[in-house]
Amino acid sequence: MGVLPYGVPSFGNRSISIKDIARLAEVSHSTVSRALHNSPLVNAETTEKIRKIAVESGYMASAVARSLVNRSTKTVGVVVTTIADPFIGEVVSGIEKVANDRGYSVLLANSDADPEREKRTVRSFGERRVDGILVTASRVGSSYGPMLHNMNVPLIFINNQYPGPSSYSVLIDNVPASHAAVDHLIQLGHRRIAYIGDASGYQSDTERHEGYELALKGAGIRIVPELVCLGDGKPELGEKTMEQLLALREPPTAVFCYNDMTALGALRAARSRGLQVPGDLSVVGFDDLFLSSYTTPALTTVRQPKQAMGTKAMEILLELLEGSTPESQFIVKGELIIRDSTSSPRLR
Amino acid sequence: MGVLPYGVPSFGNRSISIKDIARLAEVSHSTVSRALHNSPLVNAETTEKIRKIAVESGYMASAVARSLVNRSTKTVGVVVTTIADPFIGEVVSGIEKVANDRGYSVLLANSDADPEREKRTVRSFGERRVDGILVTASRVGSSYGPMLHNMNVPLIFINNQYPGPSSYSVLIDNVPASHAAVDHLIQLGHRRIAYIGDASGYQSDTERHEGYELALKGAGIRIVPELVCLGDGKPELGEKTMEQLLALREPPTAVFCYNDMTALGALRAARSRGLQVPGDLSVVGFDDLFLSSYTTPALTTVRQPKQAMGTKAMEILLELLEGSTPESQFIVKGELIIRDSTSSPRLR
DNA sequence: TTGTAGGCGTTATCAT
DNA sequence: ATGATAACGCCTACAA
Repeated sequence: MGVLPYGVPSFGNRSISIKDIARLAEVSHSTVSRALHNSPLVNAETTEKIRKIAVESGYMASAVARSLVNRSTKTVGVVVTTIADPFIGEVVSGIEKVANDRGYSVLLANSDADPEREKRTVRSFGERRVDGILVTASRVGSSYGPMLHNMNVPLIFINNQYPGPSSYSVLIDNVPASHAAVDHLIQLGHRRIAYIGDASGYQSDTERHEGYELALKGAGIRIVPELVCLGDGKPELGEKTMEQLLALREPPTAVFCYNDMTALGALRAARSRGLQVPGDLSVVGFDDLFLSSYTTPALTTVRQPKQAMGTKAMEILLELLEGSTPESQFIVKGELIIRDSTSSPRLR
Repeated sequence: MGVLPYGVPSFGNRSISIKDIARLAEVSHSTVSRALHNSPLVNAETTEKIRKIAVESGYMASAVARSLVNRSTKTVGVVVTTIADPFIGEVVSGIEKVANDRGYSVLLANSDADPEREKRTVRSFGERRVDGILVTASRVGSSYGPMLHNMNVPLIFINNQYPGPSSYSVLIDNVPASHAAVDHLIQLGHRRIAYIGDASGYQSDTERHEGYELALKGAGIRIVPELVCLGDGKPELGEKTMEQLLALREPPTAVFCYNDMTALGALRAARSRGLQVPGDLSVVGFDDLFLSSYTTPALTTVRQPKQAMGTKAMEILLELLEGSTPESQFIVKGELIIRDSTSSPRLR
């Protein structure tokens, strides 16, 4: 038995195995295996002796060997567009928490919304024999969804449904939540309310847009096409789009944004034009990112329970893995958080 | 051969293996293995036939079986305090990018700065036989570091050194960067400059504090103990601490914060006290989080190349895995980004 | 209570 | 060019 640089006993370059322990304990490796699993079959003293040797030798069971036998890696794969996104970070944090608590590890992969990369990722997850996959990528490409489905691995979508059988998803009630957000503006007295959406083709954009229109219709307000614009969910384009809206002959007095990032841009556009928010322009976002309470003025927005959505998705996956049959959809409620970026329109 | 719900051919509940393909192609499994590896040894037609069957049957090689033989999982473990942190998200994004490009998968685990959880995590990484570990947790507990070291797995620290042999780390030059940040304030004419640090015992806090003191000393400014406070790297305590500073008989005209989150709190404290930033108080942060350019006023701060630090750390790990001997420390430079939260102190 | 033997899905080393 | 055969480290009948 040699000693490696860091002091871990081992044989050659391989880490020590149950066979090594068996040799030291002068028993068979099956006995070692049993003892390490606390099998009642094995003699108490033998168990004791074996465990002692295991600890002293710094033995660590090989999960890969175990996985091969058990046909389960106790690992889940998580696909995100990018982990460098505060929204996704929260969701993944929720996933990781319950995964870890239940003995699962999390394989994380960014797709960067690149289809090729996505496919490589999913294939890699398959080869690594993950027990399940969670997809928080917002966009499920038409070829990507089926591919995932073809892997015979339970699959949970977060904030995106994949139409089809045995498809599971955790969703937010975009329509009513957006409806409520726009209602809030209407009740404040706004009539010219713009919507800056996301052109990337997300289902969530369609739904939020729908909530917006329903609210207007419900209040008998005509929908003005020029007030419905498309951003990309990022501040830069949100800013540019807002500038265009403000340059209209009859600019909106309020804007409902697809998400907080877009709202950030809207806020900046208003400021650089010398407008007061909310006096001259009310702004509502969606997501309630951490930073949204730190903008000036603090942003009125729809809160998504981001962590909870992650934990719920992982819980559904666990049920599936345990053989239960959870509901195929879990819908969480968005909560309108009224802060300082909305008020009645200033009289003019 | 049965057909599973999703259409993937398979035998029973197991996925198909090279042996299955061997049977279908009427060759031995070794030939299949070779063909799938494009071995020149095998007949072109045989290869063709085998590959065809593999594709049609939806065969996916088992990385776990391969890992068992190869003694390498092509997986790296990443330990973070929490992935729901914009700073860490960027770093992990950088890590993941190069890992993925080089065929490695990333196992992610939050420690929540909970020592017990950290230990479980690291143990789990060990059992899963990761090829290397990256630690972006800011705090390396005294027992945690050695434990990591004991695993005979290459280990890279990000923004934390672990004193000891064969320890690798990617660091930012905290001292000079902080020195420059405080110099900036001094050049603007500030004399009473506060520092809000982080009480959690991070090495980075010690170093940034040192940079602060060096800058003051260099300018012949006396260090005033009551102007050196401790936060926890979060906005709430940053705010409270700033309030206390502002309540001093002789409050500071500028504050250098351990990080942007703390600066966020300082900004809020100033605002709620009715002070103008930067007129009444200049504020400097550290990190340059995405949100820092969206605060009002936009924050002057020290930019850390977060993604680059992640990629560099992963690159070092790869070199190690390939048998090279990289430098044990890689130090990146912080860049002072001057925005709108700093100016000369208002005369009074 | 313990040991023997076989298999999980690969790769690799021999033969042939 | 291909096939046996033996690992890799673990689990688990089946025997003893």
